[in-house]
Amino acid sequence: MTAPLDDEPPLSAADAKRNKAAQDSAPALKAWVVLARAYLAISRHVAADVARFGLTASEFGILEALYHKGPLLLGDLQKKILVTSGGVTYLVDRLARKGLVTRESFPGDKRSRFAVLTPEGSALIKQIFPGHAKRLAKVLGALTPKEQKRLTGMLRDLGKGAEKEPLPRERKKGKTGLS
Amino acid sequence: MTAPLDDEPPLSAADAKRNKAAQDSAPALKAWVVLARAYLAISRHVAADVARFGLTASEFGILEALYHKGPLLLGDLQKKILVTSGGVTYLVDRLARKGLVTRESFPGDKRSRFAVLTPEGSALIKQIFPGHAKRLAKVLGALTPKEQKRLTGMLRDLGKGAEKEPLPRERKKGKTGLS
DNA sequence: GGCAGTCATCTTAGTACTAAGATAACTCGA
DNA sequence: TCGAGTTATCTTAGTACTAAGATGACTGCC
Repeated sequence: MTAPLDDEPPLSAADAKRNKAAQDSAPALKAWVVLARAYLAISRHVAADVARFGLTASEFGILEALYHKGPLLLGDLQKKILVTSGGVTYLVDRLARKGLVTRESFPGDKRSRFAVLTPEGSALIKQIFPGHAKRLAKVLGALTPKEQKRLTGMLRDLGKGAEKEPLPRERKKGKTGLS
Repeated sequence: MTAPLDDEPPLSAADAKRNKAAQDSAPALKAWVVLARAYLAISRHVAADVARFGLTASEFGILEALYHKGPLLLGDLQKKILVTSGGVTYLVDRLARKGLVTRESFPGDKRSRFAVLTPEGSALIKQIFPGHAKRLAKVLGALTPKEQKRLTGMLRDLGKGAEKEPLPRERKKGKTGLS
């Protein structure tokens, strides 16, 4: 392995995480660049894959979430796929027009509504999902499953940290940053 | 009915790496989900950051590429930021209208054109870049610089693999997959 | 009970792209 | 040198969203 030059000033590792200004921003910059490239490259495959069934990647994301989690409130769906509230309305409208999901009222709160898979939607996602998963495994095949798991752990931390960090403008007290 | 169906038949673990069809797609699926979430969360910060200067993230990406690499042919720029050819035309048009880049002819080939930073563009990116880098370091602060470097390595492999993999539809012989 | 504040969703208008194809320029073999 | 094929960019039409605000519903304090 012969780890290449990877030197850090030997400062107390205890507060390496909590250092105030993250002096050395070069690793973060590089990480962001390659993260964006990887995302764009993979998302292209995902889009092309689900397009065969007349779906966009976001629509597929909704079906997938409902398939794995069951009915979800629109707000929860929004947090899950990280779009704006208008985006959820738009996407659920489209899926409803295709007959794949419906909206159902939430007994405790008349403002809220569930998104629910119709039988057609359920059948479709069940049909699509296995092939999609296989294709994804192939696209991510440059890493072994073990490496993929390590990657997942790091990305999870990264994503959570980024979601926690307040957005620069208008950072009043909103938690999500989505309007 | 918690814990949805997530089971796989237990098969010989010996050829887990080189199995022809990537049986165990669960790690890839999870990796993709958290990768997408992390990307979206971070890109929101990037977009908000550069929006203060009237730029979109893609526009900033072009300025950044030209800043670090010098003049680039539009096609190379396209590969760098992973948009379609029409997208590059659109983005360079916008930056040109803002006076930040210009197009210059490429002596050896009349079809090709360079994108070049104007003095204004150069001044702007020089002004923006340090603060942007610092902000990015903060947004990615959940990982230490060392972890970020490891992440970069894995994502680089991942992205290259994904870019190499042919897109499902219309996979004639195009290498890039961008039209 | 009533009102101020907040919240979940929807609406409207706008934008940043993409897909598909057009156009002009280049390459190369016969 | 011609023409068939390829390539780099641009054009046109369409779409998947976002931003900002509207609307109706809930909450809690008085």
